[in-house]
Amino acid sequence: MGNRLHTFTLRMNEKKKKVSIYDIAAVLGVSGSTVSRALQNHPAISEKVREQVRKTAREMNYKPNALAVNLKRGYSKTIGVVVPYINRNFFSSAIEGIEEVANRMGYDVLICQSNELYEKEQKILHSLSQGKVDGVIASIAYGTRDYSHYNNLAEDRIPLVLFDRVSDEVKAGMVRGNDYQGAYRVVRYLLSTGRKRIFHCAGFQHVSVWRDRYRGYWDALQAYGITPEADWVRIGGVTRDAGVAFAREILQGKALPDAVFVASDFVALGILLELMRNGVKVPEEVAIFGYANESFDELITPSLSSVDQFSKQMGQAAARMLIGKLNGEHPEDVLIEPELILRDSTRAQGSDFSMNLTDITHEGKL
Amino acid sequence: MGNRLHTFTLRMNEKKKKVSIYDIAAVLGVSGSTVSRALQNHPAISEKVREQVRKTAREMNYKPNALAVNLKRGYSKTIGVVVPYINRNFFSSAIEGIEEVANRMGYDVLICQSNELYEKEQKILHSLSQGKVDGVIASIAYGTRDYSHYNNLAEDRIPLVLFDRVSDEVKAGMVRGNDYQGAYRVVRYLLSTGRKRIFHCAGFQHVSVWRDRYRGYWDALQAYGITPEADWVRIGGVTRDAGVAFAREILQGKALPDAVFVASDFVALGILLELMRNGVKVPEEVAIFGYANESFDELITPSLSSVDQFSKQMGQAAARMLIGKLNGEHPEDVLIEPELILRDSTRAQGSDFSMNLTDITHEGKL
DNA sequence: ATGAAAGCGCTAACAT
DNA sequence: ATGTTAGCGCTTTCAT
Repeated sequence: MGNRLHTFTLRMNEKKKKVSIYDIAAVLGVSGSTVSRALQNHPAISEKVREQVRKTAREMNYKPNALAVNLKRGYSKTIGVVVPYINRNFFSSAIEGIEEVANRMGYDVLICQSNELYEKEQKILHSLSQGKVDGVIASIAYGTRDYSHYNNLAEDRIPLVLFDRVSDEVKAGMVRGNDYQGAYRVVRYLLSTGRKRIFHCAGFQHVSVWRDRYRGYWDALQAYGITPEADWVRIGGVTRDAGVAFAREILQGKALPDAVFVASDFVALGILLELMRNGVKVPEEVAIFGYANESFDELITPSLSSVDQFSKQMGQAAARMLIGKLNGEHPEDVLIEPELILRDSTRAQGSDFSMNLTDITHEGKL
Repeated sequence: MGNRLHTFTLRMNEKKKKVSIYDIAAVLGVSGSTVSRALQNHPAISEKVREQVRKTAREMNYKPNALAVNLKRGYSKTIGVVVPYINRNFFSSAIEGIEEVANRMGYDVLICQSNELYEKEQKILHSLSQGKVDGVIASIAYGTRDYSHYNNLAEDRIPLVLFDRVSDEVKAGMVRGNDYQGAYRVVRYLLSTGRKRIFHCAGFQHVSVWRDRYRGYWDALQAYGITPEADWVRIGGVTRDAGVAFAREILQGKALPDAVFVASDFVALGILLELMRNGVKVPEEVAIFGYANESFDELITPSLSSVDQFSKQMGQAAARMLIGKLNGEHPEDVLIEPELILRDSTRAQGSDFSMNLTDITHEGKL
């Protein structure tokens, strides 16, 4: 038997083919199914054979071919994750949460980034739906306005969970932050510090989260008797450069705002730096409130107030939901309440004015 | 024929199985191989049949099963990428470079993070080597001290390219930054601004890049006649918290350094903030130089001088190298020269002292 | 130009 | 307790 293994080794050195269960079977003089069973700890295999097989497999450096196993089984125990960018704190934390839950439940995670591009997102979903994953967790690229590639997943029996960037046009499980509430409370807080002329820099309005933040902003102002003028609101991209452009527009307006509520931290960063570069004092003249609690928020001067969305929890919830669906359950959608993180960019000035807001605390969280 | 498609559709609604080439073949009354060929634009298939097949495939929402295709073909046109963390600028940029080249060459990219953990890295490589990828690009976790999981890839005929965090114990293609030179030039620059008592906070010395940076630091000082004292050098983790701990040690030493060369930006961040929190002026009293040019470097106050490693290019080079190997070539290792980015944390004081260094420019890059 | 059949590596129902 | 066999969905050689 050792002899047969030796012969096999010699052959390998010439032909360089990968080791299969049949190679092990041949060495041991048993059938392929016996090897297959032994490797899976099938109860019907005798202790002795099981050990022999495992030992030989190890010696021959056998590795099961996942493609063959999955093809045969009809599932891959793999979850596909599609996000716009992996290097944004929000998304990488969400991925962390997804991996944590998925790995615990025996699933692998396949990470893909769309770069906010509709075409790349399409290609990714197409590729994933060729049997590579059992289900998909995604956050929609803002370049996407047609959602058929998402809805097509259903035809391939691939369950889908959307998080953060969701859409009503897609039939899927959803894990969302309460962006409406987050925005509403930001504006209410700014009002409570005496700022009334509050601008809003929004993201594109076909994207759920940016639409909700805009609505929250609007309703909060209305609730306090203020109707935003036309030039208080700007809509655009969610990059630092877009923020710089917003700031320039603001500087050219008739009067500076008391505060700017920005739908994205990256945009807020651009605005903050560009305003300051032009001599505007933050927060003395203009307060700035961002969204997403990116890691740079606390590092810049002044530090940037923002809204924490608990992205890791969102990821965990999304993974739990998807696995639930894979198990034939019908999990309910999840809505996660955000938390305001107060920093220097919205420090109150003189505080000669204060509304009666029950939920303001003094540890920097609201 | 439309009739047969109709019948098929009805059946689908009950049984919900995925569409295979044989379903198309049945509808059209041709053989499976004809469908397969038509879909691949095989020249021997008549124009008419080809069009019919493609049309029906589209109507039936046919998607090839990648598992079956890859199993049959013996390769997957997929590259596995293993990095410690995806949310570090250095790694996400490298991934960007890898994806760019890989996609252009028709490869998919499968992204995995080891979280710097040996065990997770092992599991990932094990999983990838089960036929999921044709080759692997990796940057070694610092929790890893045994490299057999990397060397095992060769037995499965999976080519490997390491970038940044490499090891001589692994037989693989390598794309490295010239960390020795980078460190050497950082120290030379600090010396040129009159700083002589230069400390070094290093990463663990079993990791190539941190060892090289230490050597460059040491040799540069020696070359200028300075021998670091024992307490000038500290070795530890590469997190912000580790930096805070380093700073506390430094504060408790007999005398402050003139400058600290830190092997990682995250550590440098911790040091900088903790020193300043304790009233030490940066750069007036202590200059700080980091490594990796993370995106927060320019956002903090004072902005952090650092070394740009051109990580995107590293990624591109790694991808090109791996694909070369997959094509049976034997690409040479790549060494990329880094660039010093001078910012406020090393601003020269009074400049009463200046060495004759030819490579210092004044645009902030060295 | 098209079809029949073998086989990629594995699992599992069905023998024995 | 173990072996035989039939696929999973696809590609490809060899016939025709």
